[in-house]
Amino acid sequence: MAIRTSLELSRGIFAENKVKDAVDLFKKLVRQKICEPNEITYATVLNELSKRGHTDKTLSLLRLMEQGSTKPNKKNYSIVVDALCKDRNLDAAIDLLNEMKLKGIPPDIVTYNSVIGGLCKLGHWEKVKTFFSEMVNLNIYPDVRTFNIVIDRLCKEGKVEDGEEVMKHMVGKGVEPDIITYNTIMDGYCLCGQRDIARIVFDSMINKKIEPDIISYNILINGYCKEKKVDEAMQLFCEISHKGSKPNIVTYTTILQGLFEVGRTDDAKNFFDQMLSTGPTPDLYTLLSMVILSTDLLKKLCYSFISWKERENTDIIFYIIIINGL
DNA sequence: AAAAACTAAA
Repeated sequence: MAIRTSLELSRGIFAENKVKDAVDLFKKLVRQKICEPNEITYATVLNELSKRGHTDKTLSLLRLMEQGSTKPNKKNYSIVVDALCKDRNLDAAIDLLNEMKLKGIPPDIVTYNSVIGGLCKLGHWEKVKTFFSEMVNLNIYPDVRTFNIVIDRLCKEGKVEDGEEVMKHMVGKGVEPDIITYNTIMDGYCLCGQRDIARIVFDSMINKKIEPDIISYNILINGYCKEKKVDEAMQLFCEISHKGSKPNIVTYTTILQGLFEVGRTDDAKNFFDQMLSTGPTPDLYTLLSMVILSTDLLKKLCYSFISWKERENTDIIFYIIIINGL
Protein backbone atom coordinates (compact mmCIF):
# COMPACT_ATOMS: atom_id res chain seq x y z
CA MET A 1 0.00 0.00 0.00
CA ALA A 2 2.65 2.48 1.06
CA ILE A 3 4.74 1.77 -2.01
CA ARG A 4 1.74 2.17 -4.28
CA THR A 5 0.81 5.43 -2.60
CA SER A 6 4.34 6.74 -3.01
CA LEU A 7 4.30 5.80 -6.66
CA GLU A 8 1.00 7.54 -7.25
CA LEU A 9 2.27 10.63 -5.50
CA SER A 10 5.50 10.69 -7.46
CA ARG A 11 3.51 10.42 -10.65
CA GLY A 12 1.50 13.41 -9.49
CA ILE A 13 4.63 15.44 -8.83
CA PHE A 14 6.08 14.65 -12.23
CA ALA A 15 2.77 15.35 -13.93
CA GLU A 16 2.78 18.78 -12.31
CA ASN A 17 6.21 19.60 -13.74
CA LYS A 18 5.21 18.23 -17.11
CA VAL A 19 2.27 20.60 -17.32
CA LYS A 20 4.49 23.61 -16.67
CA ASP A 21 6.99 22.47 -19.28
CA ALA A 22 4.20 21.69 -21.70
CA VAL A 23 2.74 25.17 -21.32
CA ASP A 24 6.11 26.81 -21.86
CA LEU A 25 6.60 24.74 -24.98
CA PHE A 26 3.06 25.49 -26.10
CA LYS A 27 3.63 29.23 -25.79
CA LYS A 28 6.90 28.99 -27.63
CA LEU A 29 5.28 27.14 -30.52
CA VAL A 30 2.56 29.77 -30.74
CA ARG A 31 4.96 32.74 -30.53
CA GLN A 32 7.23 31.33 -33.22
CA LYS A 33 4.16 30.56 -35.34
CA ILE A 34 5.18 26.91 -35.57
CA CYS A 35 1.60 26.01 -34.89
CA GLU A 36 -1.68 27.79 -34.32
CA PRO A 37 -3.94 25.89 -31.92
CA ASN A 38 -7.71 26.28 -32.13
CA GLU A 39 -10.04 27.60 -29.40
CA ILE A 40 -10.57 24.15 -27.89
CA THR A 41 -6.87 23.44 -27.57
CA TYR A 42 -6.42 26.81 -25.90
CA ALA A 43 -9.36 26.10 -23.60
CA THR A 44 -7.85 22.80 -22.56
CA VAL A 45 -4.54 24.40 -21.69
CA LEU A 46 -6.27 27.29 -19.90
CA ASN A 47 -8.24 24.80 -17.82
CA GLU A 48 -5.19 22.83 -16.83
CA LEU A 49 -3.43 26.02 -15.77
CA SER A 50 -6.46 27.19 -13.81
CA LYS A 51 -6.86 23.83 -12.05
CA ARG A 52 -3.27 23.99 -10.88
CA GLY A 53 -3.58 27.56 -9.65
CA HIS A 54 -1.48 29.27 -12.33
CA THR A 55 -3.98 32.10 -12.73
CA ASP A 56 -1.41 34.62 -13.93
CA LYS A 57 -0.45 32.20 -16.71
CA THR A 58 -4.07 31.83 -17.85
CA LEU A 59 -4.31 35.60 -18.22
CA SER A 60 -1.04 35.88 -20.14
CA LEU A 61 -2.03 33.00 -22.42
CA LEU A 62 -5.34 34.75 -23.13
CA ARG A 63 -3.43 37.91 -24.06
CA LEU A 64 -1.18 35.86 -26.30
CA MET A 65 -4.29 34.45 -27.99
CA GLU A 66 -5.63 37.94 -28.62
CA GLN A 67 -2.47 38.72 -30.59
CA GLY A 68 -2.63 35.54 -32.68
CA SER A 69 -4.98 34.58 -35.47
CA THR A 70 -7.23 32.41 -33.28
CA LYS A 71 -9.11 35.02 -31.27
CA PRO A 72 -10.39 33.93 -27.85
CA ASN A 73 -14.08 33.06 -27.74
CA LYS A 74 -16.62 33.24 -24.91
CA LYS A 75 -15.47 30.02 -23.28
CA ASN A 76 -11.81 31.03 -23.35
CA TYR A 77 -12.62 34.32 -21.62
CA SER A 78 -14.94 32.61 -19.16
CA ILE A 79 -12.27 30.12 -18.09
CA VAL A 80 -9.95 33.00 -17.24
CA VAL A 81 -12.72 34.93 -15.47
CA ASP A 82 -13.38 31.81 -13.42
CA ALA A 83 -9.68 31.35 -12.63
CA LEU A 84 -9.46 34.94 -11.40
CA CYS A 85 -12.56 34.42 -9.25
CA LYS A 86 -11.13 31.25 -7.74
CA ASP A 87 -8.01 33.26 -7.00
CA ARG A 88 -10.21 35.79 -5.16
CA ASN A 89 -9.13 38.49 -7.60
CA LEU A 90 -12.64 39.76 -8.24
CA ASP A 91 -11.56 43.19 -9.46
CA ALA A 92 -9.60 41.63 -12.30
CA ALA A 93 -12.42 39.15 -12.99
CA ILE A 94 -15.01 41.91 -13.27
CA ASP A 95 -12.67 43.99 -15.44
CA LEU A 96 -12.32 41.04 -17.78
CA LEU A 97 -16.09 40.49 -17.84
CA ASN A 98 -16.58 44.15 -18.80
CA GLU A 99 -13.87 43.81 -21.41
CA MET A 100 -15.84 40.92 -22.94
CA LYS A 101 -18.91 43.14 -23.21
CA LEU A 102 -16.89 45.91 -24.89
CA LYS A 103 -15.38 43.45 -27.35
CA GLY A 104 -18.81 42.17 -28.36
CA ILE A 105 -18.30 38.77 -26.75
CA PRO A 106 -21.23 38.86 -24.33
CA PRO A 107 -20.69 37.00 -21.06
CA ASP A 108 -23.20 34.20 -20.50
CA ILE A 109 -24.72 32.41 -17.51
CA VAL A 110 -21.46 30.54 -16.87
CA THR A 111 -19.43 33.75 -16.73
CA TYR A 112 -21.93 35.34 -14.37
CA ASN A 113 -22.06 32.25 -12.16
CA SER A 114 -18.28 32.38 -11.75
CA VAL A 115 -18.35 36.05 -10.77
CA ILE A 116 -21.32 35.64 -8.44
CA GLY A 117 -19.58 32.67 -6.82
CA GLY A 118 -16.42 34.70 -6.31
CA LEU A 119 -18.34 37.63 -4.83
CA CYS A 120 -20.25 35.31 -2.49
CA LYS A 121 -17.00 33.78 -1.25
CA LEU A 122 -15.72 37.24 -0.38
CA GLY A 123 -19.01 38.08 1.30
CA HIS A 124 -19.71 40.98 -1.06
CA TRP A 125 -23.46 40.45 -0.93
CA GLU A 126 -24.36 43.92 -2.21
CA LYS A 127 -22.33 43.32 -5.36
CA VAL A 128 -23.98 39.90 -5.73
CA LYS A 129 -27.33 41.68 -5.92
CA THR A 130 -25.95 44.12 -8.49
CA PHE A 131 -24.79 41.29 -10.71
CA PHE A 132 -28.11 39.51 -10.37
CA SER A 133 -29.85 42.65 -11.69
CA GLU A 134 -27.23 43.15 -14.37
CA MET A 135 -27.64 39.67 -15.79
CA VAL A 136 -31.43 39.80 -15.71
CA ASN A 137 -31.25 43.13 -17.58
CA LEU A 138 -29.22 41.33 -20.23
CA ASN A 139 -31.89 38.60 -20.38
CA ILE A 140 -29.57 36.07 -18.74
CA TYR A 141 -31.63 34.41 -16.04
CA PRO A 142 -30.14 32.88 -12.89
CA ASP A 143 -30.40 29.08 -13.13
CA VAL A 144 -30.30 26.31 -10.53
CA ARG A 145 -26.51 26.53 -10.41
CA THR A 146 -26.56 30.27 -9.74
CA PHE A 147 -28.92 29.72 -6.81
CA ASN A 148 -26.94 26.73 -5.57
CA ILE A 149 -23.79 28.85 -5.44
CA VAL A 150 -25.51 31.55 -3.39
CA ILE A 151 -27.25 29.07 -1.09
CA ASP A 152 -23.98 27.24 -0.49
CA ARG A 153 -22.15 30.39 0.57
CA LEU A 154 -24.96 31.43 2.87
CA CYS A 155 -24.95 28.00 4.48
CA LYS A 156 -21.18 28.01 4.87
CA GLU A 157 -21.49 31.34 6.69
CA GLY A 158 -24.01 29.79 9.06
CA LYS A 159 -27.00 31.55 7.49
CA VAL A 160 -29.08 28.48 6.64
CA GLU A 161 -32.33 30.34 7.15
CA ASP A 162 -31.27 32.84 4.49
CA GLY A 163 -30.38 29.88 2.30
CA GLU A 164 -33.90 28.52 2.76
CA GLU A 165 -35.25 31.98 1.80
CA VAL A 166 -33.22 31.93 -1.42
CA MET A 167 -34.57 28.45 -2.12
CA LYS A 168 -38.15 29.70 -1.74
CA HIS A 169 -37.28 32.63 -3.99
CA MET A 170 -35.93 30.37 -6.73
CA VAL A 171 -39.05 28.20 -6.62
CA GLY A 172 -41.07 31.40 -6.98
CA LYS A 173 -39.04 32.20 -10.10
CA GLY A 174 -39.82 28.79 -11.52
CA VAL A 175 -36.36 27.30 -10.91
CA GLU A 176 -36.68 23.89 -9.25
CA PRO A 177 -34.17 22.93 -6.54
CA ASP A 178 -32.12 19.85 -7.45
CA ILE A 179 -30.21 17.30 -5.42
CA ILE A 180 -27.31 19.72 -5.00
CA THR A 181 -29.63 22.34 -3.51
CA TYR A 182 -30.91 19.82 -0.97
CA ASN A 183 -27.45 18.51 -0.16
CA THR A 184 -26.20 22.06 0.34
CA ILE A 185 -29.04 22.91 2.72
CA MET A 186 -28.56 19.65 4.64
CA ASP A 187 -24.88 20.36 5.05
CA GLY A 188 -25.72 23.88 6.20
CA TYR A 189 -27.91 22.54 8.98
CA CYS A 190 -25.26 20.00 10.01
CA LEU A 191 -22.63 22.75 10.10
CA CYS A 192 -24.62 24.74 12.67
CA GLY A 193 -25.39 21.69 14.77
CA GLN A 194 -28.98 21.22 13.56
CA ARG A 195 -28.59 17.68 12.35
CA ASP A 196 -32.22 16.97 13.26
CA ILE A 197 -33.43 19.50 10.68
CA ALA A 198 -30.94 18.10 8.15
CA ARG A 199 -32.64 14.75 8.64
CA ILE A 200 -36.03 16.34 7.98
CA VAL A 201 -34.70 17.84 4.74
CA PHE A 202 -33.31 14.41 3.82
CA ASP A 203 -36.69 12.77 4.33
CA SER A 204 -38.53 15.59 2.55
CA MET A 205 -36.40 15.25 -0.57
CA ILE A 206 -37.29 11.55 -0.71
CA ASN A 207 -40.95 12.59 -0.51
CA LYS A 208 -40.31 14.89 -3.46
CA LYS A 209 -39.01 11.87 -5.40
CA ILE A 210 -35.46 13.18 -5.40
CA GLU A 211 -33.34 10.14 -4.59
CA PRO A 212 -30.51 10.91 -2.12
CA ASP A 213 -27.10 10.24 -3.65
CA ILE A 214 -23.91 9.19 -1.89
CA ILE A 215 -23.17 12.82 -1.04
CA SER A 216 -26.53 13.22 0.73
CA TYR A 217 -25.68 10.15 2.81
CA ASN A 218 -22.17 11.36 3.53
CA ILE A 219 -23.44 14.75 4.74
CA LEU A 220 -25.92 13.16 7.12
CA ILE A 221 -23.47 10.50 8.29
CA ASN A 222 -20.98 13.25 9.04
CA GLY A 223 -23.68 15.11 10.97
CA TYR A 224 -24.38 12.04 13.11
CA CYS A 225 -20.67 11.39 13.68
CA LYS A 226 -20.13 14.99 14.83
CA GLU A 227 -22.90 14.38 17.38
CA LYS A 228 -21.10 11.18 18.38
CA LYS A 229 -24.15 9.17 17.28
CA VAL A 230 -22.08 6.61 15.45
CA ASP A 231 -24.73 3.88 15.60
CA GLU A 232 -27.18 6.09 13.73
CA ALA A 233 -24.42 6.85 11.23
CA MET A 234 -23.82 3.10 10.84
CA GLN A 235 -27.51 2.51 10.26
CA LEU A 236 -27.50 5.05 7.42
CA PHE A 237 -24.36 3.40 6.08
CA CYS A 238 -26.23 0.08 5.87
CA GLU A 239 -29.13 1.76 4.06
CA ILE A 240 -26.88 3.03 1.26
CA SER A 241 -26.42 -0.27 -0.55
CA HIS A 242 -30.12 -1.11 -0.19
CA LYS A 243 -30.98 2.15 -1.94
CA GLY A 244 -28.81 1.30 -4.92
CA SER A 245 -25.97 3.64 -4.02
CA LYS A 246 -22.43 2.70 -3.01
CA PRO A 247 -20.37 3.96 -0.04
CA ASN A 248 -17.22 5.72 -1.21
CA ILE A 249 -13.95 6.65 0.43
CA VAL A 250 -15.52 9.71 2.07
CA THR A 251 -18.21 7.54 3.67
CA TYR A 252 -15.65 5.14 5.11
CA THR A 253 -13.28 7.84 6.33
CA THR A 254 -16.11 9.73 8.03
CA ILE A 255 -17.32 6.66 9.91
CA LEU A 256 -13.78 5.59 10.81
CA GLN A 257 -13.14 8.97 12.34
CA GLY A 258 -16.47 8.85 14.13
CA LEU A 259 -15.58 5.47 15.65
CA PHE A 260 -12.18 6.73 16.76
CA GLU A 261 -13.65 9.88 18.31
CA VAL A 262 -15.84 7.80 20.62
CA GLY A 263 -12.98 5.42 21.40
CA ARG A 264 -14.36 2.39 19.55
CA THR A 265 -10.99 1.37 18.13
CA ASP A 266 -11.90 -2.32 17.75
CA ASP A 267 -14.95 -1.41 15.69
CA ALA A 268 -12.78 0.98 13.70
CA LYS A 269 -10.31 -1.81 12.98
CA ASN A 270 -13.07 -4.15 11.82
CA PHE A 271 -14.60 -1.43 9.72
CA PHE A 272 -11.22 -0.69 8.18
CA ASP A 273 -10.78 -4.38 7.34
CA GLN A 274 -14.23 -4.39 5.80
CA MET A 275 -13.21 -1.44 3.65
CA LEU A 276 -10.04 -3.19 2.52
CA SER A 277 -11.91 -6.34 1.51
CA THR A 278 -15.11 -4.96 -0.03
CA GLY A 279 -14.86 -1.19 -0.15
CA PRO A 280 -13.03 1.50 -2.08
CA THR A 281 -9.24 1.82 -2.03
CA PRO A 282 -8.24 4.06 0.88
CA ASP A 283 -6.62 7.31 -0.12
CA LEU A 284 -3.63 8.92 1.51
CA TYR A 285 -5.80 10.91 3.85
CA THR A 286 -7.65 7.84 5.10
CA LEU A 287 -4.39 6.07 5.85
CA LEU A 288 -2.87 9.05 7.52
CA SER A 289 -5.93 9.72 9.67
CA MET A 290 -5.99 6.05 10.72
CA VAL A 291 -2.37 6.32 11.74
CA ILE A 292 -2.82 9.61 13.53
CA LEU A 293 -5.92 8.48 15.36
CA SER A 294 -4.52 5.06 16.26
CA THR A 295 -2.39 5.86 19.28
CA ASP A 296 -1.44 8.94 21.17
CA LEU A 297 2.21 8.10 20.85
CA LEU A 298 2.08 7.98 17.09
CA LYS A 299 -0.08 11.07 17.13
CA LYS A 300 2.57 13.03 18.98
CA LEU A 301 5.26 11.59 16.74
CA CYS A 302 3.40 12.59 13.60
CA TYR A 303 2.61 16.04 14.87
CA SER A 304 6.24 16.69 15.70
CA PHE A 305 7.09 15.67 12.14
CA ILE A 306 4.33 17.80 10.72
CA SER A 307 5.69 20.94 12.30
CA TRP A 308 9.08 20.01 10.93
CA LYS A 309 7.48 19.57 7.54
CA GLU A 310 5.93 23.00 7.61
CA ARG A 311 9.32 24.51 8.15
CA GLU A 312 10.86 22.51 5.35
CA ASN A 313 7.86 22.75 3.06
CA THR A 314 8.33 19.27 1.66
CA ASP A 315 4.92 17.90 2.54
CA ILE A 316 4.46 15.11 0.04
CA ILE A 317 7.88 13.58 0.51
CA PHE A 318 7.24 13.81 4.23
CA TYR A 319 4.06 11.77 4.09
CA ILE A 320 5.76 9.11 2.03
CA ILE A 321 8.51 8.85 4.62
CA ILE A 322 6.06 8.61 7.50
CA ILE A 323 3.91 5.98 5.84
CA ASN A 324 6.88 3.92 4.72
CA GLY A 325 8.39 4.22 8.18
CA LEU A 326 5.24 3.07 9.92
C1' DA B 1 -12.52 14.64 -31.53
C1' DA B 2 -11.60 17.71 -27.75
C1' DA B 3 -13.37 23.24 -23.87
C1' DA B 4 -16.23 26.92 -19.02
C1' DA B 5 -20.04 27.55 -13.57
C1' DC B 6 -22.84 24.39 -8.08
C1' DT B 7 -22.86 19.82 -3.19
C1' DA B 8 -19.79 15.70 1.03
C1' DA B 9 -14.73 13.72 5.06
C1' DA B 10 -9.84 15.80 6.75
